[in-house]
This record gives sequence, structure tokens and C-alpha cells, in this order.
Amino acid sequence: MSANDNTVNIRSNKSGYHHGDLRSALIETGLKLLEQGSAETLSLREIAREIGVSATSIYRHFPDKDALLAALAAEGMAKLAREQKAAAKGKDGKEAFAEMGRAYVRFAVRNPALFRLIYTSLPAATDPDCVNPEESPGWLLRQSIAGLAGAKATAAQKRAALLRAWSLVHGLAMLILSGQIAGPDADSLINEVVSVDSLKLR
Amino acid sequence: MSANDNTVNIRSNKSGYHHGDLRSALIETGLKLLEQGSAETLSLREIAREIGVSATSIYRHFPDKDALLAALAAEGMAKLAREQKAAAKGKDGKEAFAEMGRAYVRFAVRNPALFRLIYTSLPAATDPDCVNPEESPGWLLRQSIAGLAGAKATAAQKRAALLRAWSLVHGLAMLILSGQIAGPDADSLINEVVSVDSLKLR
DNA sequence: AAATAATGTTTACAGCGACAACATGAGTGC
DNA sequence: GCACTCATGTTGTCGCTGTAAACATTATTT
Repeated sequence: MSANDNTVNIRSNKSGYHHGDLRSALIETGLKLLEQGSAETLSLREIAREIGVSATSIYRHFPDKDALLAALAAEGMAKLAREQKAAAKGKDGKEAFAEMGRAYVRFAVRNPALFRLIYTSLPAATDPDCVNPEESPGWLLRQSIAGLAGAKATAAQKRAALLRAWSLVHGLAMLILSGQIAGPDADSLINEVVSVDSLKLR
Repeated sequence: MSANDNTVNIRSNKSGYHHGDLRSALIETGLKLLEQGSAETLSLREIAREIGVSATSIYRHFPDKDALLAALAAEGMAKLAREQKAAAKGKDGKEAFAEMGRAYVRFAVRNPALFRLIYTSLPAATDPDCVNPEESPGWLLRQSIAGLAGAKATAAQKRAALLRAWSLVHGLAMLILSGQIAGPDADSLINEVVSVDSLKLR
């Protein structure tokens, strides 16, 4: 055990020819850069530069830029789903549902570029191979709605309720990001809009 | 009056050094190309090629690409507003309001790239210099809501109702475009979601 | 008619995504 | 212990992009 043996990095033996875990590094760095700019201005070369690796090494892990973006989007969906779960933890019924809605909008406001990327119709973003359904915001909302609806609610009614709820929070998030609605702060806008009563649950 | 004097084009005397009305041609061609691809894949050079003009001539009319995109977005907003007005024509109250919502979503589905561009937070897209407020979808919805709300509705209540209504249609439109919701067809989704009763108007 | 301003062109440059050919070294079978 | 293999990273290159600078042409004004 030499003095600087405590190289914490699990397997980022960066110093040799091979990186060790470039794929993870690409996603991690991609997410980091998405916090500073949009997905359109994000460039493969910038990511590679940041990691300290050649630009084309990326193509050993992703067939093209869209594939990397899809991976970032999948990671983003999982992150969003985690935050929704955390927000609803300990609550149930209407309260849990409302909290998930608030978490949804808050996530969008805090991670605008990532949020936009998630909903930019890269076909792979809905691919179950990439996204665990149980980690998708849509699935979470559906579960919550199903539990909320009355026992005699039809499948169609539940479907409509999900659609309304999702549209409501998604629309609010997108409108805020677009700068089209002038509001004091995001949180109060959320509270104005996200009221469970407006969903016509039964 | 020679044989081919009936050059219908008002002042597109394309054949000489000067185009005549390049600015309009740029916007027109930009909108046309947006029907085939996204705003990200739209290139200035492609527009110029289409018109038959050099690539850099664009910079005599717009300082940079974003400025041209902002002009396209403004044009898109006006077009959307026109379609909303047309849809609500002849109806009033709740019916007019619901029709405007449907027109909003329909526009998004039929012009996905343009619709996305409109709500992509180019700062100039909210600039009153570029967009006549009376031709903006938000303004139309607000007017409609104001007329709908009861006489004793407070300003805050109207504001909240607008926010909910706009969020609802905007979210539905965006979710459809993202491919996240699987539905039979857009129209039925619209009808499921856009029900005026869910807006808590009073 | 001459001067000037507006509009379009040519040339050039750096940054991008992506392909092909080559270099390195980690893992496996002998 | 060693050679072979192949996954992984690099260099060089291509065509495309946005945009700046210098130049050309025409419309407009004086």
C-alpha cells in the first residue's frame, strides 16, 4: 500500500491507454454538461474533451449521438421517477398523488435541458430495453391514479384521469420552461394548478 | 405589355442579382422545410439552397440563425392563433373554449416541428415586437376564460383557470408529440382530456 | 449623373458528427 | 508463461454547418 494507493475511483484507471469504464463516464459527463447547456448545444467532442479521451472513442460504446442522448434520456427518466417516489413517500392517496405532481414540475424546473431531452421523442426513449417501466413517470402516475379511483371506476375513466393528470403537470412544466407564463415562482404556480380535485376522478 | 408580362410574383424578380423579397422567402421556405424535419436539423444553407441564393445572404436579414428561428416561431404563433379563432368562430362560452383547446392540440399534431419551435424559449418569442399579443394562443385562452368565469370570479381565480386550461392542452399536445402516450388517434385523446368541467371555473 | 446605401456573392475558418485504418493492451486457451 | 484474439482507444480525414470579412451589384437618393 503506497502513499497514494487510495485511488477511490472504482475502475477509472485513467492514465493508461484504456479508460476502464468509459461508457459510464460518458453518461455521467453528459448529464453534467446538460446542467449547463441544452441538448442541442451538447457535442460529443465536448464530452470527450471533458473526460480526456479522443472524440471517436465514443463510437465504441454508442452507434451515434442519438444513441448517447437516448441513454441520457433514460437516465433522466429514472432520476425523475426516483424523485417522484421520494416525494410521495409516507403519504398516500390524494396527497401522494399531488406530491408526485409537484415533484414532476420541480424536476423540470431544476433540470430543464434533461427534462426536455426526456420528452423529445427519441424513439428509444420508450423502448423497454432502455427504460424500466417501473421507473417511468407515466407508470408511477398510472399506479397512483389506479389506487385513487373509486372501486367502480371503469378502465376508461382511469385512463382519462391519468391523461388529464399527466397532461396537466407536463403542460405546466413545459410552459414554465418556455418562459411563456410569467409567474412569481415555480412553486406557487405548481400549487395553483396541481389540485387533485380538478381531475374528475369519479 | 409583352407576352410574359404577367409575372404574378409581386416582387420576386428572381433572375437578377437581387432577389426582391428575400426576407419573406426565407420565412416561407423555412416554414416549408419545418414540415419535413425538425428545427434542429433545419440548416441555413439548406434554406438558401432551396431559394437559390447564397448561404450568407441570410445575414443581410437576420443577425444569426436564432433570429430566423424566432421569426419562424412568431409566424407559427400567429398561425396557431388564427386556427384557434377559426375553430371557435360561431360558438361561444364553454363550447368556444373547448374548440380552441382542440384546435391547439390539432395544430401541434399537424405541425410538430413548428409547434415545438414555438415553445422552445427563444427569448424573442415572447417579445411583443415580434408577436402581436392578440395573435398569441395564451392571450386568446385568457380572453375566453375571462368571459367564461362567473361575474364574481376573482382575478386570481381566473388566472388559475387559465393556467390549468393552458397546461392541460399544452401538456396533452407535448405528450402526444413525444410518443409517450399510446392512443388510438389524437382526436379521441383530445376529447377525453378537454372537458371544460375539469377546470374548476368557479 | 454621381454618390451612397442596401442587398447579394465569394472566400475562408473553426467546430461538428461520423467513417476508416491503425495502436494498445486485457483476457483466454495452450 | 506465452501467444493469440478482440475489445477498446487514437489519428486522420471527409462533408456539413454557422458565421465573419472582403468584394460585387443594384436601388435609391441627392
